[in-house]
Amino acid sequence: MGLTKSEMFTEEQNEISNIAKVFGHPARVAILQHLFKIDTCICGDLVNEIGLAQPTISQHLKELKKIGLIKGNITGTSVCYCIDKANWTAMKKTLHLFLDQDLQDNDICCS
Amino acid sequence: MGLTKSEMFTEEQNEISNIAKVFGHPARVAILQHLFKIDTCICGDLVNEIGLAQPTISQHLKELKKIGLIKGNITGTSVCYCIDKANWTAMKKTLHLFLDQDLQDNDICCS
DNA sequence: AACATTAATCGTAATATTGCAATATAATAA
DNA sequence: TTATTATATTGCAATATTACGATTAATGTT
Repeated sequence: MGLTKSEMFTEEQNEISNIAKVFGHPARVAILQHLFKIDTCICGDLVNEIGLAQPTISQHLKELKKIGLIKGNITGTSVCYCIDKANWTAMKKTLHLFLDQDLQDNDICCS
Repeated sequence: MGLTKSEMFTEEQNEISNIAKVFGHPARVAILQHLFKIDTCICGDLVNEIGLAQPTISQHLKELKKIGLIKGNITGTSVCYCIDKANWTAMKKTLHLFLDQDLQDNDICCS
């Protein structure tokens, strides 16, 4: 069916997968890396930077904005985007909790 | 179209998004958390643990195995799965590089 | 006002993902 | 050999995602 019943899973599991889903497209990774690199806000040059059409970039930006990782300010006819630092830090904390679980060494069958 | 041309992006961007895509489903997050929790290898009880049908779980395990995060050993009629520690560590390194980028404070428009 | 610029939204086609019933495969037990 | 048990694979339907042309909305410029 393709229907994921979110109530089947814990809030943490849904949160992690929702974050990961946003990182699950190279264009969005590229957008975020660019926002980090230029160290300041960015307007429409993402369309030139990444080789995708303007509506596509706009759609990816919407996804990133929806989950709160970026925010945008309107300045004239263009919109400046940047990383939402507080939310980025919070997101990192959630992911680290999952990624940095202890790796015990008591393999029984997978040695 | 839905076609992502991977050659449009850097190897790093594709690697990050491929890893993230695997975490982008709560069932796979749940499987990994369970593998961590029981601290040892696991066989078929995932189907009972998570509320999905056996073929569905098997499919998710295949995704996790494909990217190398888990490995499985056949023991009798059942298969034991566990985290591939080396690959998990390598994956973490890749993600940390991306997640832990410096957050400068020179916002111009997004203050 | 008329035009230009920039970004968002709509509509739609192509593709990918998810879930499961049915079936296949493999190992063991009787 | 014939069940039995456990997992994988196949096939398919439902849904989600991605990409982009066309259009719209908002602002700025002349």
